[in-house]
Amino acid sequence: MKTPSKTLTVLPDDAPENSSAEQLIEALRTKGFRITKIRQAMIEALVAASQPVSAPQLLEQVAYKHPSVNKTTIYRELDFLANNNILSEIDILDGMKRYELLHPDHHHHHLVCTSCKDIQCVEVPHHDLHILEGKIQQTHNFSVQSHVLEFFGLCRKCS
Amino acid sequence: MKTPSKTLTVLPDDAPENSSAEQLIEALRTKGFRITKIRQAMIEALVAASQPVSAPQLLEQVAYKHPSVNKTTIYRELDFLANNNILSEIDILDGMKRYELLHPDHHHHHLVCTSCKDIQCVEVPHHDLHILEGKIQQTHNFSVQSHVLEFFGLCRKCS
DNA sequence: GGGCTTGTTGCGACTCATTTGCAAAAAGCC
DNA sequence: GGCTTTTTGCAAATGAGTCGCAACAAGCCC
Repeated sequence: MKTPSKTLTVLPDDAPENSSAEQLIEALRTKGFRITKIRQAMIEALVAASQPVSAPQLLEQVAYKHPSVNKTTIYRELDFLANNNILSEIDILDGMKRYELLHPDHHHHHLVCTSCKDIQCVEVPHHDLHILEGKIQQTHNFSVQSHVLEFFGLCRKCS
Repeated sequence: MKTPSKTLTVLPDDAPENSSAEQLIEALRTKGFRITKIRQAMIEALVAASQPVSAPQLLEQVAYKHPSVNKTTIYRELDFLANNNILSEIDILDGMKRYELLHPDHHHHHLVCTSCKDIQCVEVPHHDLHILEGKIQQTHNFSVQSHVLEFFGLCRKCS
């Protein structure tokens, strides 16, 4: 087992969540939003997810406890949570969006296995990307708001 | 007008194509594939495109000269061209894939305007990404095959 | 606890990109 | 020109995501 370098560290699967379901729910309640069973179940499912999940996956997950959930609700709720900076959207080029909790203090990228579709997270030194964004700003008259950086390849099991 | 830096250069819209439609077609013919009117029209449309195009856009473009083209043909052809390393797929997070000619000797990234959806190309020093991929390979037992790096923000006109 | 207000939800129908099976059309080769 | 095999068109289906509207239910006040 290699020791992760300083500039590139693994995010362990069992890392303590810095925003548990309860905390997120409490924050929403404080902002005056209603805490419904579906909303709660969705947040719990997202907190429990070990990797980014798609809307259909989330529907299935929530339907397990609330069989009558409708997909429209899932989409609306995802929208709601994204607008409240609770989750972020990622795209692994397979035709649908995936969502994961947003950790305000750490932005990361993904390693997508093209064979088994498994998604790992990686932290990439943000410094370099910032410098790059600065250059783009200057040379292209383009004000960068965000970026997407994903790596595709084969994971340990598939290679 | 700013002078592009050495490490980050604009790809001018009128850059000479290093693989013209004729060359691509000839290469396919040599490989034993048939050169049909649709195939030819699609390659020409792709060569002429100033930015990545979606399947529906391509359909519209090709239909201009061949009114009876079917969308199925467009999709099948895109698949065919991608399998023959003639084009690459990019995703702008707006619900459909886009395609652009693949230039084997220069890999670039994109600046996507979140307002007008305009797409510019940028060349990013590949050196840094290579180093990064090497580290990932080591620390994550993940063999990187490709990556996606897109910047989202506001273009000159929209900011 | 009962009732009220309004944020949420379910439902059904719809849009739109992309896919599939199959039979007809047309490239390239003899 | 005729034959073989690749391409194509068509029609229908799949699947993600969206919309309008009426019913429902959180949270609040009494």
